[in-house]
Amino acid sequence: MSSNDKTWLSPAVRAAAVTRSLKAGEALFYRGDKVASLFEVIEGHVRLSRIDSAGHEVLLYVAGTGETLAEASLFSPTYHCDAVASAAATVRAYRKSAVLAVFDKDPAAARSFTAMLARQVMSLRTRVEQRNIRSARDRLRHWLSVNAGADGRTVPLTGTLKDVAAELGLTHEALYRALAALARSGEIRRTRETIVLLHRKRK
Amino acid sequence: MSSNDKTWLSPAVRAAAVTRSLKAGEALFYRGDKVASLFEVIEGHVRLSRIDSAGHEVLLYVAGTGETLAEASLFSPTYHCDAVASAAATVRAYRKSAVLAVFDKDPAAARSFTAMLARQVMSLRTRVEQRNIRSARDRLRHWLSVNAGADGRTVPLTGTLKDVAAELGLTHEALYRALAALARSGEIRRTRETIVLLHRKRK
DNA sequence: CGGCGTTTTGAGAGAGCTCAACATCGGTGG
DNA sequence: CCACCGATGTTGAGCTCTCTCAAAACGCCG
Repeated sequence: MSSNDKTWLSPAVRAAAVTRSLKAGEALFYRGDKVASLFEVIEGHVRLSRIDSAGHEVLLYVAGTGETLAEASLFSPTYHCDAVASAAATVRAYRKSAVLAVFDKDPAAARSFTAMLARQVMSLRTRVEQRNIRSARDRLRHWLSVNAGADGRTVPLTGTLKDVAAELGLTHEALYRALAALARSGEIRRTRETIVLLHRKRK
Repeated sequence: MSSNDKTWLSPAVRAAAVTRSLKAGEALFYRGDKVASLFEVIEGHVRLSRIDSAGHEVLLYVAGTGETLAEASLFSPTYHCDAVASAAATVRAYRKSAVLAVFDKDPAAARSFTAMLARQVMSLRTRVEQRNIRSARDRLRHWLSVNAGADGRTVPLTGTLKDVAAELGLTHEALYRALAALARSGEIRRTRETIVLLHRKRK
């Protein structure tokens, strides 16, 4: 989702921000809470998820160091998902009212924020498309293609494979098997922290 | 996805829009092209895709009737994917420069656009959540809950059930069976154009 | 009445999920 | 230094569920 471009956060708002530490499992906010702030992750990871009617956690996004979360909630009275620190984490809170005030006075900041949202929309659309793929192997292929780095072949592994499985909407077993199958067929090569696409065959 | 609120499109921009017909397989733009316009799909579907390093098409999104595409490209000098009509389609083109000019002069329009993007982000997250539900019955339940009307029980059927199946990412057979099962168990009641939730049991 | 698309129902097969066992890797404490 | 422990990574076996292929009833329109 890469919310890395934060030019929309003016120095004034940054100065007024409050830093907060979270223990593992501690919540930043819950779905339905009144929106007070949006957050930037300083250290650690924050899981954005919902609990579906079957009681299962549905992972929406994992915000890592340097990323922001709940930007979309700026225009909503309440949060639309839960935010929980998966491990000890530090976040900075920017007050909603302050951010909106800046947008009124600084068109460039507002425009930068809009651009960031537009990128998120694209990213989410891609994820919806990914979920349409039924086969675990093909879904993995799609993810690898979309997440390939600049060379179009190397995919960095940031978190654990279990996190990747959750992002892909697969059980971790299914992901392991799909990875093993692609590695066996020579389609990819795995190292500890990257996956390299070898795309040998052309059909 | 409901990009239906287009208050950010001022009458002036609307008036200057160009309607264009696409034949099946005809391209709207290619990756790397200079961004000239953003588009609204009037009829048909437009496939947004990229070609990966192995020469395979990676489908990013299929924009349907009423949806906009290339919003994010408003802030980019070039398009980042290909847009091709999968069948005959009609689109309306809004010139990038015109849209941006309006945003500069009319903060309310700009803000409206930003809010629309924020709503899209939330809506897309909901859809991702829906696709995470494996069971056809539970996915249908989720959809019914989300789409229930004001009374929280009545769901209007706008298109055909096949359309609903596509929206849910299920085969139409699976949807029919899930509907029949819920009706049999007394969880819903169906009429020609609505589905009523009876939510009898609490587990 | 005769197509054509939607709605239903049936049977079989494939694929991912569940449950289970085990390996691996850090980290922790004796 | 080593035993222990928890989480991640890996593989196996069976089961359930959806998909696929098929066929038929239904509704709409020319």
